[in-house]
Amino acid sequence: MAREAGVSIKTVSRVLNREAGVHEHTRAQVLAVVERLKYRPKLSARSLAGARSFLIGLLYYDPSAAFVGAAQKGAVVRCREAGYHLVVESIEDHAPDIDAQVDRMVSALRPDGMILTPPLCDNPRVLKALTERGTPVVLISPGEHDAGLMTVRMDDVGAAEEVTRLLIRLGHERIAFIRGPADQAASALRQHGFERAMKAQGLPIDPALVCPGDFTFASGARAARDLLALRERPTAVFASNDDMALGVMAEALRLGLGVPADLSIAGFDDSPGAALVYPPLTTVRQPLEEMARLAVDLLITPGEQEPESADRVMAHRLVVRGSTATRSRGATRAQGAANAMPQP
Amino acid sequence: MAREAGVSIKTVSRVLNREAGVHEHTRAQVLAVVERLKYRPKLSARSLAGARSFLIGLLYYDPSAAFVGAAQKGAVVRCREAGYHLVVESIEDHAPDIDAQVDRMVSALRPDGMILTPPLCDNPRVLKALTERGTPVVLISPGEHDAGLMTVRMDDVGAAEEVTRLLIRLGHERIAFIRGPADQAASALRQHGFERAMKAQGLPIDPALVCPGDFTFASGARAARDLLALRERPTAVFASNDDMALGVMAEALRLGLGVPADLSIAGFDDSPGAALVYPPLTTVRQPLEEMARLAVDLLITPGEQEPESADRVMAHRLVVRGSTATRSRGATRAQGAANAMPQP
DNA sequence: CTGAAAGCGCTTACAG
DNA sequence: CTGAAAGCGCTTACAG
Repeated sequence: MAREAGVSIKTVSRVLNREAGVHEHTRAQVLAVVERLKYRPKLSARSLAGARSFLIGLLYYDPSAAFVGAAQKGAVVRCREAGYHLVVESIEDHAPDIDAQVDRMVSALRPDGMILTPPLCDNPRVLKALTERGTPVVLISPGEHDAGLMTVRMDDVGAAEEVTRLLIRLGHERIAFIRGPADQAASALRQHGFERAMKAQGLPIDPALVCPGDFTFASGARAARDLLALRERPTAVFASNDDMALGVMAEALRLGLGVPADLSIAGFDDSPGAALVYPPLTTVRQPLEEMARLAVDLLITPGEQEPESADRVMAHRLVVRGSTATRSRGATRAQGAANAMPQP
Repeated sequence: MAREAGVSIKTVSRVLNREAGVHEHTRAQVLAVVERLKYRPKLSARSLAGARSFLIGLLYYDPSAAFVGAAQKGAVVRCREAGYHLVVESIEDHAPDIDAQVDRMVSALRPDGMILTPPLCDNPRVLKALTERGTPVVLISPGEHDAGLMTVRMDDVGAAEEVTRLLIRLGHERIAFIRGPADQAASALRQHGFERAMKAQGLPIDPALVCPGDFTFASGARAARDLLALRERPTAVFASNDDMALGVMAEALRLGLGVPADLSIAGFDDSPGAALVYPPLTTVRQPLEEMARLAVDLLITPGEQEPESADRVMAHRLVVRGSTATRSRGATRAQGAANAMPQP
């Protein structure tokens, strides 16, 4: 106890919790002793006695690893600053007892709030389990921002439009689009942005150039295989996430096509790999770190004066790199290139 | 309280903690009520009263993101299974007050153990701060396994030898090696493995072919720029991690060289990006998930009968992919290729 | 501005 | 095999 060393009793608590109404002299004295004794209040005791646990949970479903990594980075830093700790939990999106799993976790841990990443933020059972226990929740990039839940997201539609407009500006007209999985909210939003930009520029949307995908490298490669086998090939591909874009690139290079000479490729996310391939990938930088940072803020906001709901939209950024270029003359008709030798 | 519903009092505690000496009948009854009331003991109360916090900390320094991601995956899963929770904390390896930061974190959280990843596991100040507080620690792939600390690692030397032998077997003789940063233990180990394999096969180690690097993409690209400008170029490059290998690949492709036709490239780690590039990267799969899983096990082992020290070596695997191939005839002398057109 | 009491919800010895 | 008591180390009202 810092009490003996100091002079006061649980004024220490007041000082450490930065409560108002402590004499400056006393405060300084207490702080000095705390420093000398390296006294740190125990989280479990504070948590048990008080209303807060100083724990924030980050709930994710693994596959979207790069996405989670970036979000975690932002959340961890903000938690540190605020004297909180970040607890990470992974959970299978399709587990039959997913609500029980969530409930078990939350009721034992009693975090002051939970941050949900896609696709969990669109899972009604997870949401229900959480709200039933009264746990504050922030959804990152959810599909629908309903139920008065707090959400933080970016403008997927607008960003997809920007990517598409970039390709059009580079002279591309036959632009393929690779979709994300149907159960992920971002998929529809990004496709919408693509279509809107195409229509706005008066370009037709060829159904043969809109391929299914599931945000994996393999699905991108598969889509590329189909697209590049078409009689009239696209000159540009907009994959709605980076992993798929990398799949397209790998497949194109494997077939001996030049990127971006014969095919421009754009992705979405600015995942770690995007800058590590050759040519580096044109993509959209999701402000994931900032989003997670804000999510923590919304959860630990001292007063409860914060409206139980909020919908913050963070700024994204188009990152133009080497995988996109102006359409080369007659590229559309250069069917033979697929069989060309990769080396002279 | 499940007490009213059941019949007993804090026998509930015994049942929930799986202590021996409870009548089968009572146990079943308690369990039933627990299930019905969805009763979950509060972590903070258990932690305050008992000796365990059910919290495991994962301490990392960000840059090694892929490494951390894999380790975290394994740790999170094992924690769940065991009813523990994983708290993640990032910390700057070169912060002047790093020990104070660690101390602050640990003394508030009181985790039952901490898992340290490189390079933190080789930071004496971090180690000292932790052991002073009496926090059990497991080091993942540390440089020196001293001080009776528990360690989990792989055979870096052996794995690097395997990679080198693979390249030699493919007919390569002029093999370049790109080192990791000096303060990271794995750097020296991997270089040692490379040199040992070269010597074992009676191949000379040309100092001009051993380049500095710091485990980043940029340093790999830089090394490649130097290597490919040599009069007598290497026909294969062994970069001691994947990020650098990807840098080498990007630079080689940029110069119009064929990979693996003109240059074979191998990495180390099997990071997420390794399989997403074209050609996919030959590398070594670090058993990070299993290592982290075991680290958690060592930390939560119920009895204290576990020796305070342990040094477990996990099996790795050489992953041969498309970036390595047999040396093409006369590749060493094909200096002109760098200026060749990438496309016919 | 500061202190004494009660209590958060469990586990740890200790009795029966 | 099971219970009653004490206490873990803080915070929350409540007095002064």
